[in-house]
Amino acid sequence: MIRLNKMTDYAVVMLIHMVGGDDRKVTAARMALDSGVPLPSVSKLLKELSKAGILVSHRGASGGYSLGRAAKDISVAEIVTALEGPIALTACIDGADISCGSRPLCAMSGHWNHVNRAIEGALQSVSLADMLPRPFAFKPAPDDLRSQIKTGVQHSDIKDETQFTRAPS
Amino acid sequence: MIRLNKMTDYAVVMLIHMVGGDDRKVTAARMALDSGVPLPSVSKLLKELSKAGILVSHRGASGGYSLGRAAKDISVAEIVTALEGPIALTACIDGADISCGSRPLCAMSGHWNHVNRAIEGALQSVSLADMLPRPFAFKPAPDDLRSQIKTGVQHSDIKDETQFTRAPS
DNA sequence: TTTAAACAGTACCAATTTGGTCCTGTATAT
DNA sequence: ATATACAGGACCAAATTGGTACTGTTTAAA
Repeated sequence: MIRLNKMTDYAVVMLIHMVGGDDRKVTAARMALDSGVPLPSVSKLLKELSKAGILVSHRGASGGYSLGRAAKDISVAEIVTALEGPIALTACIDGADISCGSRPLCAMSGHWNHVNRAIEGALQSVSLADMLPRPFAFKPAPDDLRSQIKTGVQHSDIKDETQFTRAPS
Repeated sequence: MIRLNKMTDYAVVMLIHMVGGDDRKVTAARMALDSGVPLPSVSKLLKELSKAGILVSHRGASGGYSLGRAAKDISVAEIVTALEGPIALTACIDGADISCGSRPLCAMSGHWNHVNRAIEGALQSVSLADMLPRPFAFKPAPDDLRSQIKTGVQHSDIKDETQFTRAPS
């Protein structure tokens, strides 16, 4: 199982929650309640996503975060890159900052690149919009929208049953 | 950085070492010396790879492992699957054995599948043969071959400089 | 028919990584 | 002014991973 971090899972779930309103603004606290993701992680993720330009942050009272652009213009590759760094499977990569210590053995430098590029292409070909549930039931006005989303999840619940499980490797 | 396990890195390095002779047989100990991978990990990996049918094991004295088939018929996808389980990024997958606990939120079930299939395709399109260093300098008779490969690496060395480094995420 | 080489399997430990917590600082709408 | 909400960083605990150790089984070869 090639694993994405749970954080990346979270991020996609959260981003999906933000799609719908055009300049829908959501606070970290609100997002934690809506998505069931623990607040500290939500904060951390929203920060990172806005630093990457995927989200726009609004500071101060009645601030929050909103999507930086249309969902169809946000690729999964971009989300992954923002949270996990460049998409690559090993360090034997052109331009990797740490060169492979096992030079004479690790002679396939450049070959993982082929794999990496293929994977990056795969991730780039899927946009956030492509990942929306269809039929997309979350479309109505922002306020109706909110009421349709599960709320009131306690952080303590997350560990037991609300977490996003992952198949064992 | 989407990370493959170090184990998978190792496996590819090791498999590359096995290409060349047609029914070249290598013991775990020999492989550890040749590849610089710690012996216990080598053993573990060779076992797994043979269980997956990628290698064939020969028990008893003068036993060892050899490639189960031609390098061009071994895909990276297969290697990864053998060592890390099915290629998938989250558990929200058709047929995943653990269903996603966050049903109403994790409504994009089936969408990661698109990503996953794309990635699997990418990995499937690259064979072990594609990853051989080119020019492939390891071609001569098995014995010459052996002498070209770094030997005598101590396990204690591995940690310091011979390990396969990986770019930080 | 021994014997030693080499794989098979399993339990276990240590170190890294990851997910999550906490706290202090800064901007800003009201 | 002030409460709200983001920014950033230090830090801790749990899960994963990589590596160790040991016992058992198979088999070529002396």
